[in-house]
Amino acid sequence: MDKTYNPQNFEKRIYKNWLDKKYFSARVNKNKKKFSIVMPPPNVTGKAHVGHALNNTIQDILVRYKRMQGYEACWIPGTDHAAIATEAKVVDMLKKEGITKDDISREDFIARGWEWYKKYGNIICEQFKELGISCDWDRLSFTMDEKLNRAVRKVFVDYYNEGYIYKGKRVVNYCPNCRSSISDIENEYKEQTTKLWHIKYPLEDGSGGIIVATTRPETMFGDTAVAVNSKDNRYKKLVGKNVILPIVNRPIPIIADDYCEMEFGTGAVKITPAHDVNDYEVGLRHKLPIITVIDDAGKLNSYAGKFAGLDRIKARDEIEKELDRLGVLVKVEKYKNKVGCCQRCGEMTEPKISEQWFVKMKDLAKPAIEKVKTGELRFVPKRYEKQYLNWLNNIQDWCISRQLWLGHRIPIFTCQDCGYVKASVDDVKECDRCHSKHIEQDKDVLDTWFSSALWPFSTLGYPEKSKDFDYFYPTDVLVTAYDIITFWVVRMVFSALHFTHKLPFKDVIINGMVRDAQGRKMSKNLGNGIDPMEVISECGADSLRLSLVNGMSLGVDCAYSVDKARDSKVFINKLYNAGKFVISNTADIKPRSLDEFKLDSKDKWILNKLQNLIKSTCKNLDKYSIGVASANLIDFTVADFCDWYIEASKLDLYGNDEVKKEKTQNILLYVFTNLLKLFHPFIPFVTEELYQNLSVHEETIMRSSFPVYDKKLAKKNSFGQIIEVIKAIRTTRANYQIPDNKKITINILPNEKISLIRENREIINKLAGGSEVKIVKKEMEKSAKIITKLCTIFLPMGDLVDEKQEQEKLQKSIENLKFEIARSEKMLSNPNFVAKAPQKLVASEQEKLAKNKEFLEKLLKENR
RNA sequence: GGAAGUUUAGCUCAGCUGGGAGAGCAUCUGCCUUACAAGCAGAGGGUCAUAGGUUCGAGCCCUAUAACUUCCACCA
Repeated sequence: MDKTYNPQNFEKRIYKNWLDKKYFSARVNKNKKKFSIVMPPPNVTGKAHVGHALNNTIQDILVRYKRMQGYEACWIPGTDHAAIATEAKVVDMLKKEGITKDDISREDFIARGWEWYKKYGNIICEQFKELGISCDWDRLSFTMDEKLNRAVRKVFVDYYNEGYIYKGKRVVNYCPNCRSSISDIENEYKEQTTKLWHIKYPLEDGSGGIIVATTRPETMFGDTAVAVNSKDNRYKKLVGKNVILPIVNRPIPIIADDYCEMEFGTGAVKITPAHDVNDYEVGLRHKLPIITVIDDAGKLNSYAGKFAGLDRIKARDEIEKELDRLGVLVKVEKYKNKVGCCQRCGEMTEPKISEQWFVKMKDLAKPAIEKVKTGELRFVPKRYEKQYLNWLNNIQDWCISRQLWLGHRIPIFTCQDCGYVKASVDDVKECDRCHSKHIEQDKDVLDTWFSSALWPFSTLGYPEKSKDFDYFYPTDVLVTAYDIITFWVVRMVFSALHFTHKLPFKDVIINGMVRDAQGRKMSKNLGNGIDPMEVISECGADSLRLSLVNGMSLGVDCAYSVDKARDSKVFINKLYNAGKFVISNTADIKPRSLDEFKLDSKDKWILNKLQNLIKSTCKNLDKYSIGVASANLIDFTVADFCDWYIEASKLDLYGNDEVKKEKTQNILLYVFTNLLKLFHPFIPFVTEELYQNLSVHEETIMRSSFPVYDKKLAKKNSFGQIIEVIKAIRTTRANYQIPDNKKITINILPNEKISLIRENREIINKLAGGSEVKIVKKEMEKSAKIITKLCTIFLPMGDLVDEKQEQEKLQKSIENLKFEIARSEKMLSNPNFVAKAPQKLVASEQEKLAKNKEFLEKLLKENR
């Protein structure tokens, strides 16, 4: 074995072995309970970021834990086609060849898309493998797989035939860069400093004019009215009159509509139904004409006259100049507002009236709301329920069509001869009604989330009936970040309830976002992203995993830097070395049952600690408190096992008593084997590596059984008092500035439990830096004196002994004790406390009081 | 505008149904002791954001305030 922990030397080898042996594969097994998870599919176009690493580590911990507990654990990996993102990449790729989307046929473009998927689609999976995750790669799914395509089509057709899907004219967000509509949640509002233009629209009758305030002068060519509030006295008499739209010189009416707020701007607003959602509503109410002035590329069209062909944003300056020249520009103010932008590309989106496909949401939302209210669907942490419910309670119909080429093409077929429309899973070649062969499929594709919404059941074979589906569905937990609760979780829930009549999962676990060391979002612009692959090559996958998960609480963002992985690596090195110690000292043993040995106090002590650890680890993992579980494991390893048990065990191991030696070897092996198993879900590689080097082990740790709490081995023990004695001696030595390499005589005057001290005499000597431990019968002069509940210790100091310091120390202890006693007495004399506080607490308080009193008695005797 | 979260040691964060403030890193001191110097031992460091309230008892529960973060809505 290497002298230090070198993950590079074994991680790849171990993962390959796990894959070769098919340890990750899950099959229907009626004799076992199942545990199933679907992986949130990353975009095929992407590379792994730290957020993926965290999310997948959490899932892997749960899956490995359950697998070791004997569940048939199935974790289904997969990737998402991410239509808009991939399409953009393919467009870029073509651009480099000097080709635009207009130069190429749809079929050729899609072929290019597949080239892209084949070339880059596997990168992220390969990266995930380096993390050590134990998903069943044979079940790898892609949202564009033929199997999933059929699920998508089937769902679409059913929704359509049941009346949930309709085509409608609506104002949707449209991205001129991606040249596609996007859904409301893909439209992100970003604050911008722009201008507020005050423009005078002259009255048709020449009697003055009305000033409107707008942030979008370029849409004025599409204005079909000016609105004022009906209660606004300033404008009451103008309602019904016409104004002349400047530049175009078209008359438009002044209307009264309470959408217009009196306080804002001038109290008068121009109405452009084609380019604003609210204006569209106003337009409907007043039956206004709709004039579209911005085309699909975001350029002004012929309605803009001489401005036609200009980009809508760039046209602003020109329009401003023209308005100024005409003398209708009243003023221009600086103005801060929020502008909708495309989530994918950042381009300012345009509200656009167009025909799109929608899913009617109201009825679908109802059961999804119910399941949370009844507690059948649980969020961890619970507060994310609110985000989920809030969204569903205010649900709008879901715009599912995208004007793209990559993705699932909408399976609507229209007969070009008779106009018959049909939704169909299979391509339609002939019209059912008129048998015409002139059939055209809808040009649009579906929103990416439409297919992701089916993920928990489409990956298990839906709509085909299969044993896999029956056994593994519904899944048990979903682990995801809070930013896609509305995009994804909500849609999976209502889709699953509608099509499978079951919840897709019981628990939704929300992990926080990983931020940079300063707590900022990681982004390309800031260049503060951390590449998990670099962390792995520097510190190892286990270090990355542990650093992400240790101390983590669910749903809370964490500030992350590579230093955390380095810290974890330091710890794992510690574990590795403890392993080396155990392995080298137990290489030759034949393990026997612990019942066969006479255990001493330190053995019982460590076994008790281990049993408590097993219990708490299971408890914490069962309630998804992964961060607490790992912190407890680390504490036990460093403090209990390494600092105390290993150090204390050396006397037995290096001594001459063969019986004792064999006993201690067995304890070491037992404790360490269990520790490795407890740690395995968190740090799978190093635990496997160490496990394989143990003298006794199974084929793989990942298929070994998880430790089970054993009450017999959990009995309490008083070795802790010996630890207190050793610590007290060490502290006194440090106060007297005795260097660690100077050995001194330790004199002990026992108070009670002489046998406990006798048994641990050598341990005290070794761990407290003694030359020898003498058990004395009376007080000693010229010594530093340490009084503990178990005994009084005298460290010979000769003339170095500082009487004043000794006296102060004693006084301090007495005062502390008196304070403690007063506190206990105050509590216990309070009838409310005795009556209301838990019985256990009262009892322990009484016990504590008695002990403290006894101890004080002793100290006071000293204080002559 | 509506909602949620955070505020604990210099830094990053734990802290269970309310029952004596914790860890890691950093700092200081002493040690190369045969698993580990990526180490060991010891020490210092906190009005638990502020102000009230409930309680025998509050870091934890309630109310208000402040700062930061996020989500939803989007007034031109």
